[in-house]
Amino acid sequence: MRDDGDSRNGPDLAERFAAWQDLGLDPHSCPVRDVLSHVGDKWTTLIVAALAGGPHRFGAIHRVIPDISKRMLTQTLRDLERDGLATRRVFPTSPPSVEYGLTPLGRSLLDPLTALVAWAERNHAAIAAARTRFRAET
Amino acid sequence: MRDDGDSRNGPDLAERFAAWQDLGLDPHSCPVRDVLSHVGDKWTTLIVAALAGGPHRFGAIHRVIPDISKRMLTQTLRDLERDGLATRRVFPTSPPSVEYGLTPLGRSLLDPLTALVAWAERNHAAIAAARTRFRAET
DNA sequence: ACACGAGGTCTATAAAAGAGACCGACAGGC
DNA sequence: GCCTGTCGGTCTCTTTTATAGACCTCGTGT
Repeated sequence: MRDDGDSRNGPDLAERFAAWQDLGLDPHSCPVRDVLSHVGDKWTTLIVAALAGGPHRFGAIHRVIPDISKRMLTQTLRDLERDGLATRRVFPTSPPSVEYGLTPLGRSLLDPLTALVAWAERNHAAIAAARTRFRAET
Repeated sequence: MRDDGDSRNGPDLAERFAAWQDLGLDPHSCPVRDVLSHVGDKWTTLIVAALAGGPHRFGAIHRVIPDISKRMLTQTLRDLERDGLATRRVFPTSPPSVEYGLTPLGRSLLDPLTALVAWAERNHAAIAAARTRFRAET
C-alpha cells in the first residue's frame, strides 16, 4: 500500500505501464492488453452487466440488449466462456434452452467494472460538454 | 432473478443496468455505453496510461506504444481531446512539437482504470488457464 | 543540395461487425 | 398429418473500422 499522501494514482498506472515495457515490451505477451481488449469491447461489458443479477438465457439476454446481433451475442458469450468468466449450461428441454451465468472470476470483474460505470455516469455530462465545446472551436 | 445476498455489487450493477433500460432503453442515448465504448477501445486505455505519468509528445507516445499506427494514434488523441480527457499543446518550434497531457477529467479516469488494470494483472493467469482448458475440451 | 525528423494525412487492403436468411427439433393448433 | 412458431444458434453478404505504409510540409544540420 504505497500511499504517499498525495492521493494521485497517476504515477501508479504510469509505473505499471513502464514495468510492462521493461518486462518484454512485446505487446502480444502483455496480459493486460489482452484482458482489456476483451473487457473494453462493445458488448462484453453490457453482457456482464446483464448477467450480474443472475443467470439468463440466450433469448433473455438478447431481449435485454436488443441491438446486438445473434452472431455477436453468441461470439461474445463464447469468449466469456472461453476465458472462464461465464458458464454455459444446456438444458435438454425442447426447444433446448441455454443458460448463461457468471463464474466467480466473472463476478470478481464486477467490482472494477462497477467503478468504471460509476465514473461514466458521473462524468458523461462533462464529456458531452467538452464535445460541444470542441465542435464549436473547429 | 435470485438474490442470495452474498454478491454485494452484482445487484448493484444489475440495478443500474435495469435503470438504464427503464430510462429510455434507447442504446444511443445511453451515456454509459457511449463512454465505455471509448474507454474500452484498444488504444485509449494504453494512451491514457502512457500519459498518466505526465505530458508526452506525439513521437514519445508512439515510441512507448510502437504497434499503433500514426493514423490511429492521431485519431485516438483527437478523440481524447474532443472528450475533454486530454490536452494538446503545440509549440511553434521547428520542427513543430506537440505535447499531449491529461486534463483533470482525464486524471479522474485513472482511478477506475487502475482498478481495472489491477484486476487484469491479478486474473490474467486464471484467464489463460481457462483458455487452455477450453481449448482442450473442444 | 540533400537527407532527416517532427507531426501528421491519404490510400489501399485486411479484419471485424452488423443484417438477416436459414436450420433442426419439437410443441400446439387445425 | 401438416402448418406454424420458438429456441439457440450458424451461414452468407454488406458495411464499417483498423492497419500498414507511402507521402507531405517545414525547417535544420552537413
